[in-house]
Amino acid sequence: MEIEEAVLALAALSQSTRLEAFRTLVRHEPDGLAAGDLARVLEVPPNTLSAHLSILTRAQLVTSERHSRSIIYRANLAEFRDVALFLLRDCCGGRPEVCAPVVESLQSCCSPKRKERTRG
Amino acid sequence: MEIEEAVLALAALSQSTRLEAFRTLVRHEPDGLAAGDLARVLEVPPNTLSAHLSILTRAQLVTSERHSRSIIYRANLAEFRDVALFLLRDCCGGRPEVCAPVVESLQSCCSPKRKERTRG
DNA sequence: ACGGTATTTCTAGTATATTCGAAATATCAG
DNA sequence: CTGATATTTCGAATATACTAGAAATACCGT
Repeated sequence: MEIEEAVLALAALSQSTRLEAFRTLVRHEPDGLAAGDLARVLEVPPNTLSAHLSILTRAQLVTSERHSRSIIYRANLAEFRDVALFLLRDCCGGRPEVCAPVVESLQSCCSPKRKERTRG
Repeated sequence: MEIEEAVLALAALSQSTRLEAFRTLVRHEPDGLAAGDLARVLEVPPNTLSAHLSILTRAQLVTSERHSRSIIYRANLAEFRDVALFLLRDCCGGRPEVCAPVVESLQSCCSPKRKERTRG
């Protein structure tokens, strides 16, 4: 991950409508959500949302696929994960103990079901 | 963490000079770096950097403390961690298995030494 | 082809961000 | 107090972002 790519992704997420849009799409994984439905959920005009979705798309944080008359948008979790790792690795590199609380918090929020997960 | 706070932090990090500034400060933890030294490292005029540092400060991502004639800036890793968790928890909430790769990657980057460091 | 639905592109007004020279503020040494 | 250093604030130019009405494009059923 280049810094340019990270800046693009962070800029895409640093606007409230877009951050809400991305978060909503994450919650709708893996089905995705049509542009119009997302506009209704977020209560913004469809063309305004379209501009925001185009910015999220350029940042590779969402993907889209036409499905009949609708265009279904989905969160690109792999890209999102890469951005998170890009940011967090700076902390880890300089101060390994800094990331430990993040790992701990993520473990408690990520493994609420105690599922057999290769190495819990 | 409210979404307003997250947007403020993401906006602060979504500009290349500021992202580089923050990353540089993270690498200089826990000593911090004087504003002028940081300006020299980043090769930007001191007053330009000052404007950026003020935005990072408003987002609570850095702290500053006067030390004689210099003002020492430090990364606020707790705030940064909270922003990371705010973002990642959306993934985890909707799809717990999404965060697993992040946790794994962080573990391999954060725990390379297995040091007994009780309080870092 | 035609009408209806879904979404995007065009366009423009308004707001916010970025940059940096110049001036102001704060600190220290003599 | 004066001079030197470190940083911030002011002010103004330039650039980019946000918003949404209107028009255009794409798709579907008949």
